[in-house]
Amino acid sequence: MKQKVTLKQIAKELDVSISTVSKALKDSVEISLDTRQKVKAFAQLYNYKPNNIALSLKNRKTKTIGVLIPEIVHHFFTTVIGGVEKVANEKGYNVIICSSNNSFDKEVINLEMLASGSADGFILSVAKETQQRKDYHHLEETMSQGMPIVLFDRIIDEMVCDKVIIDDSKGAQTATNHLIATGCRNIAIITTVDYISVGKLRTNGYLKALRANDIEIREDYILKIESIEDCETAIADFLATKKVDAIFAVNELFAVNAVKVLQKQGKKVPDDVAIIGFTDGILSKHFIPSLTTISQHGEEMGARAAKLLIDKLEAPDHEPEEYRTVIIDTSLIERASTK
Amino acid sequence: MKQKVTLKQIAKELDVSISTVSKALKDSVEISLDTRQKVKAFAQLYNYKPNNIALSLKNRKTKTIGVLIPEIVHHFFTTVIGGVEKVANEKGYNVIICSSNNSFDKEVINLEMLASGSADGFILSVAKETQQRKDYHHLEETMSQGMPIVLFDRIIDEMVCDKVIIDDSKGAQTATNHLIATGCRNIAIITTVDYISVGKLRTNGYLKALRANDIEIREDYILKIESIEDCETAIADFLATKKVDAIFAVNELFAVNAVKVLQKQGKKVPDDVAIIGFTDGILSKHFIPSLTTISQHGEEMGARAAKLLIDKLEAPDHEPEEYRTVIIDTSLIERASTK
DNA sequence: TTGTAGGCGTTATCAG
DNA sequence: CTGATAACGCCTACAA
Repeated sequence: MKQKVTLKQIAKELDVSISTVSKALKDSVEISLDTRQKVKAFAQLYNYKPNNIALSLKNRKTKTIGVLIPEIVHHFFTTVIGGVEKVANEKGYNVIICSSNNSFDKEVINLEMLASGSADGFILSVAKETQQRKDYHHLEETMSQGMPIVLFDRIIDEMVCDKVIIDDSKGAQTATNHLIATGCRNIAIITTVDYISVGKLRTNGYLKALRANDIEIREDYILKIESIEDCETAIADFLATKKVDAIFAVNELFAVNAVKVLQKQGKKVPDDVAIIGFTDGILSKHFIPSLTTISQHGEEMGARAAKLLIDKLEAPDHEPEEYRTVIIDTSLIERASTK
Repeated sequence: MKQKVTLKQIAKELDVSISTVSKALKDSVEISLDTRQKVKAFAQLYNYKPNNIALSLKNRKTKTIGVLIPEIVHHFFTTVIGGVEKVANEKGYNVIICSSNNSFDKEVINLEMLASGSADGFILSVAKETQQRKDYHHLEETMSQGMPIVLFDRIIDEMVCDKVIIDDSKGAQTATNHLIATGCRNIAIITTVDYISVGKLRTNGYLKALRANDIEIREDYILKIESIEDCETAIADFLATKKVDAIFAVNELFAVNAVKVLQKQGKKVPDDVAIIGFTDGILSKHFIPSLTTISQHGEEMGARAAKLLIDKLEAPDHEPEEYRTVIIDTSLIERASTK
């Protein structure tokens, strides 16, 4: 099996020096046309490709962006990646993706691995476990070693760095207001436990909207779900006794399961109970009834995050540090699950 | 902003040689306990991490596996990645994911980028465009440069390399047989155009099952869909005139859209028309009715692919080349869309 | 016990 | 026009 061809080998074969080969391949005017052509032909023949590793070592940069997400099996994150890739590729960067699987340890390991040579900077959404433990030493460390990090979606308030988020609270208000505008008054929320930053913010938005509309806040209309696995039974229990006319679910799965439970109860969506979700994924789009949702514009988030990161990477060293937080607008996508 | 600490810097600070530092950090008995402790304390303090780039260059291997998939926004592929990551991490490998977005050019670029230093070998499912163009030079090239490739799912018959597939044809037969066993006789298939290898194989399986059961094959019961975008209208047109009692859809989206169209026609699933899909994704699971499908066991595919690759990577150089094709069993997941 | 030197593949600088 | 040399960060055989 052939091995990768190096400058050295080409040089030996052609009986010239390594630097001659290097220059010839770069079309340097220093080298005679004759040699240039000879070298290039030979390189082509042997399919020479410069070794990126060596280049990275030499240039002390890799021209690649590391993306670290909690779950790869998650439509929202994959759309974000799409946005990142688009911008990155335009600017000549490659994108490497790693998933933490919501595990703190894996997040640390992956970050350290990428940080020790594979990427120049990071776009990251923190793992559930990390939000719980509030241990951010790995992030601080990589930043203190000169590698910028852009946090997105599941961010950390205490960290000083670039951030791209949506206004979760506002999005939740939009959702809730939409329900109110279509005549609902008994609006329940199915949300996550509070340590998930986005869940908490969305809950707050819901509360704010109710208050602004002088609708009584009922604690028993708030369901906080810990684990995705048993969410259907949790929702079934929750809805068994309530007579709500609308539900705001902070993610797709909760919304879908709510529909399921309601249908089992013989209730019609949206006529008996309207439902609105958050995150515009495949489920919402293809479900029957298709779900009204708040879109997070994942692709745009990714694109903005990539821009922020590349700006930082390409900023002159002496530039004063300055961190931005970009807030992406959410939008309401009306479909069949609300009136 | 601090920079990354190198052996050199530590050596200078401590006024010893670089190799002393290197050895001390490895707890080499060559170095006095005293020096060792001093060095290690210092390294810890400055959070020294060996530079992977330098290590890769030196060892001529990166200990990372490159995974290249057609679409990251695709549940099946993400489950495969899960399997790869599991095995890889166990064996001390890291995983880098790139998506080709079904574009031939992006596949080439990404592969070349990873091949020129970032990964030791690849697990890959080819892009749609690549299957169409039948241009595999990039794959042949990386293999000829000594980097093994394991193909999975959308493979290339002509390529000589390790492969992990499911028996698409057999899976399709299982699906079709299930429909037949539950009393259906007028079974349509919604499939892809033929250049998608897995689509073609599944179509073949469907045909085989019908033949084996002496059921007439009707060309007008076969719908080949080119693009996902307009599949709903295509399916609607297709179903408008037919009176089938079952549909086998070669992927989730086709299955879901078939249900949608049927419901609009006022038909009941599974009572009027039974539906079975392929690929066990979130949609199938959460849809109402939940969809009976053929599971591809993505995680197992990923795990097996990773094993094959690592075996090859760690095989002694002189070992004779030998390529395996692993066929993963599919299984029928019965849910509510069939009788 | 510690240090020196060479090399992994590349490029830039400088000398011939 | 061409080539030698040093450097990027690390490791290791060998020398001191």
